[in-house]
Amino acid sequence: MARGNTRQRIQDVALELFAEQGYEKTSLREIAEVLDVTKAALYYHFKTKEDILISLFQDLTRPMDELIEWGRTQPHTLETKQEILRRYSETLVAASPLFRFMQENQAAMRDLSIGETFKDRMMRMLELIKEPEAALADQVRCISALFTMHAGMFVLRDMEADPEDKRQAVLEVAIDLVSQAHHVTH
Amino acid sequence: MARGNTRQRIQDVALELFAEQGYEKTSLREIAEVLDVTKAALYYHFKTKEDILISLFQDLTRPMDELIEWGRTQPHTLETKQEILRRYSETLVAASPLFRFMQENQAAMRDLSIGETFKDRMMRMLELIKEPEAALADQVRCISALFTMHAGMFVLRDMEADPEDKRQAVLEVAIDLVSQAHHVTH
Amino acid sequence: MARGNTRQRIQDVALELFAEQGYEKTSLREIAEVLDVTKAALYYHFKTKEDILISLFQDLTRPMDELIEWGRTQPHTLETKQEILRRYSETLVAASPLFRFMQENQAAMRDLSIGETFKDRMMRMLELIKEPEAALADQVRCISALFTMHAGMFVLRDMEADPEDKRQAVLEVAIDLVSQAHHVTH
Amino acid sequence: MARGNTRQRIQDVALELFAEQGYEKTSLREIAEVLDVTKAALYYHFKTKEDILISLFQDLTRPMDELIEWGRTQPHTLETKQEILRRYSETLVAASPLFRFMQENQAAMRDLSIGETFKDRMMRMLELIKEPEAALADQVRCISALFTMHAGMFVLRDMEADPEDKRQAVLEVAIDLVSQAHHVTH
DNA sequence: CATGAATGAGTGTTCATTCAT
DNA sequence: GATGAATGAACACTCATTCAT
Repeated sequence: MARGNTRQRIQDVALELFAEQGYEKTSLREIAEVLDVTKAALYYHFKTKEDILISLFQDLTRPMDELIEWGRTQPHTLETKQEILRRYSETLVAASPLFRFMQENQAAMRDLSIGETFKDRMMRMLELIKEPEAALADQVRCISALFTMHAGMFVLRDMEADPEDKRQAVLEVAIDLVSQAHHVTH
Repeated sequence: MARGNTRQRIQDVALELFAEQGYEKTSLREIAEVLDVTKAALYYHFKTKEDILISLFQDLTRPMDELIEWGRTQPHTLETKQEILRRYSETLVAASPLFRFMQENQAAMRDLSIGETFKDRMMRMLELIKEPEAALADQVRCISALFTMHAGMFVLRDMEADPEDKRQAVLEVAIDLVSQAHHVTH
Repeated sequence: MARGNTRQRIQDVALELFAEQGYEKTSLREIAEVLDVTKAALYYHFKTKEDILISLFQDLTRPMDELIEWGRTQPHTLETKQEILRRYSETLVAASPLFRFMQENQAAMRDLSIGETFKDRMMRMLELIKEPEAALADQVRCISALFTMHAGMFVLRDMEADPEDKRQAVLEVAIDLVSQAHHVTH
Repeated sequence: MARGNTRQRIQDVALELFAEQGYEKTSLREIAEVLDVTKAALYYHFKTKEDILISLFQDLTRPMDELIEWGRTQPHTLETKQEILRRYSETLVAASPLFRFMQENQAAMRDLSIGETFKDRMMRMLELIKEPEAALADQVRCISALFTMHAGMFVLRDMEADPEDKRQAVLEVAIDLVSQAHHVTH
């Protein structure tokens, strides 16, 4: 029953609770109770509460980093941008609880050292997607595209529709926005 | 010394701190300290911590309610939708700290009774802006328009540009999105 | 509406709430709310919370004091004792909320300066009722008689019976106890 | 230093303080100070303040429950009733601080969920002791017998006499009362 | 690997009381 | 006679964290 997977189970439960209730409102006691271990056990696997969050980040943002790295090697064409969005969309599906969490806990994360980390990443994504000297409105379009993809999923959760259809719709809008921004500039 | 403005001052400080640090991480002690009164004084003016938040909401969402009411009396034309966005943009400027707060504290607010209240309002805004039987992508466009307006301001804070210019750019993108969604349907 | 009877109304409400919830658990805020005045208003009429309680005592124990005074002037016969109990029974009916309060809040009153006052009175009642050199069991009988009268009313509250019948039954038992104690001694 | 007896020590100190000062007026800080631990330590052993009280109850009312159970299996004779009172008297000696506490904190306990529990138990004791269709006065006698036993000890505390003698005197009066109630009915 | 026991700092909240008006 | 505004001290309770075993 108690295999060496405890660390993983802590991460799973923590992510679920963090996403559902927020980071601040989720106590280690609660996590421990769900896992049916003591709080002290958590401290065997993680140095602090924040450490659990950091570990979630590291596991889940790797795909995002890889995508950014890939994007950097590509030419700045519209096709590349579209492909980046497509890949990003798939990344988001896989890591959706984390992104939901980040979307909804921005304030809580501000001083968590990770905040900057994530903002940085967003900025680098933005660099890949927008033209260097884009007009203000086009910059907004690119930001909006990213935001739309982040928020899209859970805002649409109430809506009755096939999840994959929703994802495609969100992706379509994002690609549209970036395309307009690209087109206008050239 | 003790003028009748204490209640107002509490609201001001609370909003500032809530927006900056998040609701959970802002303690009443902190608010009281900034105001140089005791915690108990806060309780003379507000029944609970949540009550302070609620009062902020009520003061700041009134313009939004009035806008929704006005929208309901208008014909569902593109011009109306654009005018709604224009007015909404102005509303948001006035209440921007509150909207920043809401944007960044969604998790914290989930069970705060107000969450639903606000979600409702967003849904009603959405009804004014989207066509009843719009395609999925067009619905996303309308949602994205609202989100863009909410988030736009503080996401752009780092960017060096005239605030009014930024607002106009955000508004332009939002109007674009809604126009596309409108156009497609007809 | 607001006549000079506020002091009286405070006493009435306070007694009711003290009896119902206990002294400690009844706050001045609560009393003030029931009366629809501010807490500060209570302080116009009474120096402290304890003062309210003291005033209730003074108003309601006067009959008891008079009874004790009368008893002192009478011969120590069984008839006198029985008459004392009869009169005491009537006194108790009139002041029943206060006695219920005292019965149920002994701990709370211990250090309230009044505790002693009341214990004293009980002792003086006891002197009137028991023989000076009574056997231990007879002393217990007399104490039991007083206790029975105090507690009788509210313990019997659930029981379906005419209140006056209950009072008579309680009185009968008390008289019996004291009579036995009297008889045994002589 | 930290042996496994902390829980027990908390109960001991709590009972002593509750009995002495009342439940409401005894703070967890005070209990913790006497034990020379932090308040938080109390919360490791008990979920709430009320929980401490409940645990005291459960430990101390078990003998009473056993007595009631035993009484149920016996014939409803006068001898049985007398034996019940005798056993009850011994039970009370062992748990006297708790009973003193209950006697003096009735108001405080009213809404403590345990109030009813205890009232129930008293009622079941009463059933064992009184005749089913007893006259009102005889019912009062039985109630009075129980009350006398409860209150007897601490009311007599001031009186200079051997504790065991006092207990016997109280028991004698209680048996007398129940006997009279029994006799009258048959 | 994990627990039992505990801590120190903090939380939101309530209270009796005061006092200028 | 009474209020509005505030205080200081306390309260029950929770939290992340530690450490010997």
